[in-house]
Amino acid sequence: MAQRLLLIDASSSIFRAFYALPALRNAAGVPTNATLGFLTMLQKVLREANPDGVVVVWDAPGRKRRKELYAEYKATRDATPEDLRAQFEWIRRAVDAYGLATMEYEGEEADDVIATLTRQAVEAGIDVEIVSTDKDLMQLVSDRVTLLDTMKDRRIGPEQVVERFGVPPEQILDLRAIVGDSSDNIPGVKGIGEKGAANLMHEYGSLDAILDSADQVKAKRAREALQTYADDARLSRELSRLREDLPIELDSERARIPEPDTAALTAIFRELELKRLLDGLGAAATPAAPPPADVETAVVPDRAALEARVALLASEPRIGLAVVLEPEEPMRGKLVGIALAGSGARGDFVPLVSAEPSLAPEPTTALDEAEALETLRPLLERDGAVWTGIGLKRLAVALAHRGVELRGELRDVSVQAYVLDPSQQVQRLEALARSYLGREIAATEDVFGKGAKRRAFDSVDAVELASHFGAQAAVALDLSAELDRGLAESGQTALFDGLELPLVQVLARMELAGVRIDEPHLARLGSEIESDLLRIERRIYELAGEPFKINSPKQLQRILFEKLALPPAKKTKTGFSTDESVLEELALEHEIPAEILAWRRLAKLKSTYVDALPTFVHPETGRIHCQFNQTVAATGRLAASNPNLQNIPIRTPLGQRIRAAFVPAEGRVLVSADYSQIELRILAHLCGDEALIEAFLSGEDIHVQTAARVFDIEPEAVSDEQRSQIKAINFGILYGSSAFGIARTLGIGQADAQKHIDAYFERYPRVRALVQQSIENAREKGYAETLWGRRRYLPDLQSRNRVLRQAAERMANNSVIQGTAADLIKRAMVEIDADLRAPGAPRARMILQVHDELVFEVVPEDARALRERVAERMQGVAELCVPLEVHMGEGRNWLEAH
DNA sequence: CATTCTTCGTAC
DNA sequence: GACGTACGAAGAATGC
Repeated sequence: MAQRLLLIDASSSIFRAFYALPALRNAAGVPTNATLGFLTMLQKVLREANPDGVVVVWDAPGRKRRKELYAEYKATRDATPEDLRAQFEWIRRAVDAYGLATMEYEGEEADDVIATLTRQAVEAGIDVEIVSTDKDLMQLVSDRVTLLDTMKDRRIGPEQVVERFGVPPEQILDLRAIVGDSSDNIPGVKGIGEKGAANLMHEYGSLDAILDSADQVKAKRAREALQTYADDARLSRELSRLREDLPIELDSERARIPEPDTAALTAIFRELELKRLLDGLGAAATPAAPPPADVETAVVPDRAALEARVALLASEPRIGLAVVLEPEEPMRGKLVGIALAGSGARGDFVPLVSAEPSLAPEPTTALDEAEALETLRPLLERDGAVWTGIGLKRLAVALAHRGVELRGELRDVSVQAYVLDPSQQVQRLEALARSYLGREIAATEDVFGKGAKRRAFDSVDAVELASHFGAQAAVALDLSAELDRGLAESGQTALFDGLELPLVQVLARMELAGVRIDEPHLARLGSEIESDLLRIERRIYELAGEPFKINSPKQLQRILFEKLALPPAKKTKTGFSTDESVLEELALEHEIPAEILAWRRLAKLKSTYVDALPTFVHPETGRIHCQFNQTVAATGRLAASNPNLQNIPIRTPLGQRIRAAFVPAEGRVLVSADYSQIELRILAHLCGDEALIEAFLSGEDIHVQTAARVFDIEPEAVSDEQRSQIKAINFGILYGSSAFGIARTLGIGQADAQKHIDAYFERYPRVRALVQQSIENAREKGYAETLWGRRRYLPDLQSRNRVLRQAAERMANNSVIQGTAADLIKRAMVEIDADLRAPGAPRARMILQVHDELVFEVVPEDARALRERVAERMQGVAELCVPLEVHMGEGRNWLEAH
């Protein structure tokens, strides 16, 4: 196995650290940001890259060779800031205290030393990693030499060079001769940039060839530029060329990683007050042993081995799975690999995409995806299989997208844990393993990083993936068994096995199906809104007397409350609010608030929907595949994301035009089915109030009916105002509103609101009783509970803090009703899905769920059959003491169908 | 420069 | 302090 040498370009790294960090100083005023940044990077790279040797390379003080070639070299550079210069000495001292080998060479820059050492190392069969962002160093990249961008945590190999510059490393020098470098003041060929230079390199292969045939270049501007600046190009090449022949010697013995002089480092860190580095010393002195690997993991090396595993696993009653997708979106991600675990604390990882050969001690090659999936197919599609793992829906969708069905039970540990306690963090396996098994396992985030620093899974070696995800699959197996016991203990087996478990498959199929949008329609809408926005914007600037960011609450506050001196109505944490209600109020005094409201509404719809939706269209299917999350909403509802298709506008005319952009596939129609007033019906059922039940049985508008009773008039006599007042109370009860809240939504006085509420409860006494009883019930048990036994724990019901307690009381009420509604529609979804898969079923797909609504895509001839079946199922999921009414629509878009 | 927080607004 | 459940865009603040 080849040894690896790490070469650190000290200046480049120090400069970057200096500009990346804020200006830190110790108490004595010594600047420390570059020191902290550089040393942190150094520790990290030593820890993670784990090389066999390291050399820190410095620019030599009298570096002048390039200056002699070209007097203007680096002439445009600003002088090094004083705060930075002050830190170089400290950094050198620290590097020495670490005991690291350093090198520099009189008259030359660090680049040339690095180039020379690299050549020598490669000749000795040693792999090299260079920590630097200097583009000139890209010419050194090869199979054995990579650059490491520690800020972005990216490794640059030959492939990445081609990605970035369009040419392989061997051609970088010539390319840069043409492009030049403004920061080093290397001229290049003026008028030709990266794109143009890459094209020329492709066509001619080298700078000399390009210059030789400069007069044949087709593009006129490039041809003339080349003819004019041929000498500049040759000069630039010499300036960018790295010397590989300096009379220095790589001393591998000296480069070996030494023991740091902890005492010296402590002194330096104390002096500079670098607390984190100081703390780190203790840990570094006694390197933390890796967590005990209680799971044996392995990479499945070839198809034969995979076949053997498949044969063994076929007899397992339950199999643990872990999927590795890059990126993680189920429909978009590359399938990097799948981990499988049967009994016996063992996880096997099937690599399907091979990583860049880099850190891997022994680079492994991936299996052919199609072949491996065919080998796995009999296992994956086995009837009656029981799978477990975390995020199994993602795997099911990714496999289905590749033509493989993950058949059987998807006993996802997140979903199990969610049923046990939906307020808990259930998306992280390590959290679940800790709370339910008392076992510590590595967090994916800790192993691979997160955000911009995350290592892409497809760049990680299979051995490392195996050890992490193999363990995940194996741990999930134990965890699911434990969670099964928990579910049985809490009497929730029926809720899980009968509802949430089959729902995973249903949601997977919906995600796979996706929904089509009319992109040209949205594009037209977009330009229409754009011109309206510009018009309103001009008007706003005119009224404000200056342009400003309308979207910025801070700037808007300044305009409204300072410049225009309008009266602020309410405060937020950071200043005065500019929300809708405030602007409505201010609109009475000034013209600008109404314009801002209009602008905001348009801008919101444009950015969130019109502009965003097309970016989600899948390149292969041409449809939008959102994700339905089963484990985030505390009440039991589903939640949609990427994009959220559960908050598509519908109220305003413009919103409706957005909704109309949702269309069926060619030759199909959309059918929408929604429960009418489901939550109020559940309320009526739960409290058993005769009058309310009666109102629903009449089949008339529920708000009119209740208003008639509250105001003691005939339904025909109920005014629009009365209806909306009672409607607000109806909803207020579901949400636990007080008189204050209802007064605010209705824009009436609090006393008036209270009168209406009193009258309402007078007429519907059992509604009031239910509110009290739900709270009482939840307080006794510790959780609110739905009709199906779904729980939500509400410890704050015991709180001595009134605000917290009352909030928990509102949650107790709302969760019972909202959660029961969620139970109902989920049950309907499971049944309808089964119906649609049966032979002879209507040719239809369920594609969306929006809390009380289901949307289907169906061939027109089967629409009627579908509507009948769906209505029957939705109505029949529960026998409440009020009928469950379903409103059904059909159309060429979602607006028409709804 | 990247991540997190805040404010606002869309749905049911 | 006051109306429940979500997701997400954009700007501001913060942190490495």
